[in-house]
Amino acid sequence: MTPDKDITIYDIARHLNISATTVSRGLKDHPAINKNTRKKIAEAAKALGYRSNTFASSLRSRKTHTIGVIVPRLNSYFVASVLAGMQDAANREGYNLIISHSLEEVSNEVTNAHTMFNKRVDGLLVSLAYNTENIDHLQPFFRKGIPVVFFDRTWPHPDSTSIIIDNYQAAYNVTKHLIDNGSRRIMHLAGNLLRNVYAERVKGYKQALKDHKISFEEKLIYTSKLDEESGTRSAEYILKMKEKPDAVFSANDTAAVFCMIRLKAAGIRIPEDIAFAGFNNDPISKVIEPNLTTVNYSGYSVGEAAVTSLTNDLNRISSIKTTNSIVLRSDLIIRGSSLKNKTS
Amino acid sequence: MTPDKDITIYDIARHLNISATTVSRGLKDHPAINKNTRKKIAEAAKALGYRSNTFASSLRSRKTHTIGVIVPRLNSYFVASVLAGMQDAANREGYNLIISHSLEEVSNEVTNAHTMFNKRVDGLLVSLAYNTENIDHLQPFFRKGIPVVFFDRTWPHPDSTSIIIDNYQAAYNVTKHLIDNGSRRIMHLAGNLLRNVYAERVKGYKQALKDHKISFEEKLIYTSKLDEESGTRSAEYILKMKEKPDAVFSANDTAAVFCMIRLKAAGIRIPEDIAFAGFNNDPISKVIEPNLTTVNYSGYSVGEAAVTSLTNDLNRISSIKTTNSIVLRSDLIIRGSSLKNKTS
DNA sequence: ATGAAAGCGCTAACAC
DNA sequence: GTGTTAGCGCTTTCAT
Repeated sequence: MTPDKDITIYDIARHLNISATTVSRGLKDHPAINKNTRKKIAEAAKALGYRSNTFASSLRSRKTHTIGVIVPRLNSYFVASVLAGMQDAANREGYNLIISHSLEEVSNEVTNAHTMFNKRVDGLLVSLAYNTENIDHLQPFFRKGIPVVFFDRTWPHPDSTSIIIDNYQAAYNVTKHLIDNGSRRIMHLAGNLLRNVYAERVKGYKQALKDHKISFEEKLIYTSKLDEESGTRSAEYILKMKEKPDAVFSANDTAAVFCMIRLKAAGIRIPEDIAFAGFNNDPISKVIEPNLTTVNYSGYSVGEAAVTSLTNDLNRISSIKTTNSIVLRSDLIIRGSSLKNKTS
Repeated sequence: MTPDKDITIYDIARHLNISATTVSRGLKDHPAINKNTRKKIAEAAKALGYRSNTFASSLRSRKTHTIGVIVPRLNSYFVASVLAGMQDAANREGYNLIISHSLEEVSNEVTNAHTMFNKRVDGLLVSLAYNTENIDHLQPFFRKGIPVVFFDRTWPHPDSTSIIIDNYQAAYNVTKHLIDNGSRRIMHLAGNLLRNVYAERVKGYKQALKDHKISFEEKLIYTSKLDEESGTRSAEYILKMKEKPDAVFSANDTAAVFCMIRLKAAGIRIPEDIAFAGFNNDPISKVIEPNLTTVNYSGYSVGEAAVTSLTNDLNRISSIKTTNSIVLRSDLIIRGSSLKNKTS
């Protein structure tokens, strides 16, 4: 005996001898419904095994209760943490997530944005691809007043909020830490400077040098995609240098770790010859020897903040147009890779 | 000048002086539509900026084109790869994904399953939580004929297909490899034996021992959640043993790596004193020293296979009721952690 | 506090 | 090959 037919509000209405309208209202705590009727409706709904039909509801109310998410890649620990935070927050707020990835390639990002638009998401959460140079593909959203929130890899826009950490300050702190531990010739593994996160990290790095009267050298910046291969290549770049750096500050942990592996294979001692620091507190930073000094910040919190900031806007609790950015906490985690003076 | 009003098939119909039905059919390549009309419809749709309203469509056709996914955790490299594969395949097939995670806890899995059911997903993809003991919470799907496909952490069910690798054979190969490289007293770090993946790995391990006339010892099995902390604790268990193992085969890389780290800190040499092998080919396996011997299999392919197997069922191309399981390829990757004889 | 009626945009059934 | 009609289940006026 399978209860094949789906229960609708009409079934409940008939069952209770009231109108469908009242059922609809009772089900969503409409103020003008008698407490008693509401209770009866809830009971009947449960007894009959009612499930609301979101399509009918979306069709009528013109709300999809769906949030689109575009991330640069799925297979990174940081992004996974962000998605976990988003998922939980979205669930709490009664929203669905549609997740897509650009594979760090702007052309995919454009396609994804179109898809999201056609799926009529109520709002969009975006972290930009490595090579995105403008946000024309997001214009349809802005034009239609669909809220967009950037996280991590952001783009300034008056109608949009960004969820970030203070990358400048964090990078400053890392660099200062390396200097304080005896390094003077500090290399920086940078990402694409179009991306705020990498640009800010370079700025913090430069400012720290300046504040410690160390002159900046262009050849101490190695720009790459910061993936495994780039890490290895950066090491080979270093090995070829006449005047080698005495420290490396990498804009992410992956590049730092694979740079370290290659350098260690070449007989370089870490941190004695070259100290190291990374960014992100990826699990690999606790596995590499020596353990990698890095910047920790919670992807989970970033994800939560992005969703709540969006849903607050949708629910008219607060507008993303008035909030420029939400800055989350980050911490320098000091580990063996940066401690030249082992007695400290 | 914002084109505020949404374009519907009626607008196209009026524009072309044909009926909405024809437009509807033309838009989805219905066989009985003149090639010419179809072309005109497509052009008009584009010119007017038409986007189909999926809710109206879902409401009418009773299909959501949405697939529910329940994974044990989001923040693992393997799962991230699976999701990437699912995302791409789903996109190709014109389906959306709703992703949720159980955090390895059956109670969350139950809630997630309910949510998915209420969202009326067309199908469900599940990898079970660590402690799931039955699949009662999936009964509503089976009862309603909504296809369910298990991947990785599966459960036998006549109406469902499983996407797996041959865990038994892979574990057998790992164990044999360790034996071939001179180990006789091989410890196994196991997961919950309720989960097929871990049960099969134990079986393969035992069979390999048997085939090499090594008697199995209960105390050489250490069962845990296989997370970082468990890895560390397993090392402490080993350090307390009177007769220590000369090899460890861990059912995942995380436990293997953190076990290695702890043992190394205690002065144990790897692989000389204790050889190591893991499972999954997680990025950390290439970072730990010595690099970890492990079993590689493509999460991306698992994800793709799960989605296509589901959509093939939905599109009546092939039924998941007739396919019991799809077994994907896996490979033993031999690295330094298992090579006692360095000359090899 | 509750109800009647209309319609969101689409598709299926049935004509022609 | 194309059109007519009806209705999916819900929410939203506008009454009462």
